[in-house]
Amino acid sequence: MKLLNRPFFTRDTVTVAKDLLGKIIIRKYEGTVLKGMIVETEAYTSNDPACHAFKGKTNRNCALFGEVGHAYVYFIYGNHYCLNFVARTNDMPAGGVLIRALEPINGIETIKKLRKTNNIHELTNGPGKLTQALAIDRSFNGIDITKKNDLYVIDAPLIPKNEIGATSRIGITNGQDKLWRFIIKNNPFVPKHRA
DNA sequence: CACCCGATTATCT
DNA sequence: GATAATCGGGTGT
Repeated sequence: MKLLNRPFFTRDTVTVAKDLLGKIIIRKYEGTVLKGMIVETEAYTSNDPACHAFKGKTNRNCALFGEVGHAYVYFIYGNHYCLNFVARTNDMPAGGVLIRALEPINGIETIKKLRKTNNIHELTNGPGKLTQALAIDRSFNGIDITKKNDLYVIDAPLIPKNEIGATSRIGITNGQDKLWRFIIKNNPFVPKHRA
């Protein structure tokens, strides 16, 4: 198995968001290996008003301006963490891909305990849910995910273009014209609203 | 230092 | 389907 490398993330943010579909996230947690396939993503770039980095670099979003292939984890709505991967071409100052949903593959019993539910479709079908399912918190902000640490991503075949759906992003007020949310069509773990 | 509001989720009807 | 919960970053006094 091959890890996603630095060049993979050194490309157009929107392209990386599409290509991340179908890839496998590995999380080593207290001796067990949790695995999930990425089934839903969103792209955010620094010239996009919906992006945290749009108004410039701050202490909170500095990971988005750092080296590509690192994680950007932030806290929102008082309750939830969201996981992003930094990705952009060299001429862009900042950009990243929000991971919105996974299909659970390994360690499902552990994930059920972390999520406090047995409903398989409720485990990782939202950005705040999947961070809870993988026990990801602020301490993961800025870590390198191209190395075999507690969190990394391994390669998998590209999803064919005709199996990828593009829609407007969710939960934002600016930039709704851009179709930068990507899903794997017909995957039962993609939330069905706005399919 | 106070105030405002968000890339959401759980729960109850 | 609607609504409350809940924390900290960002902005401005």
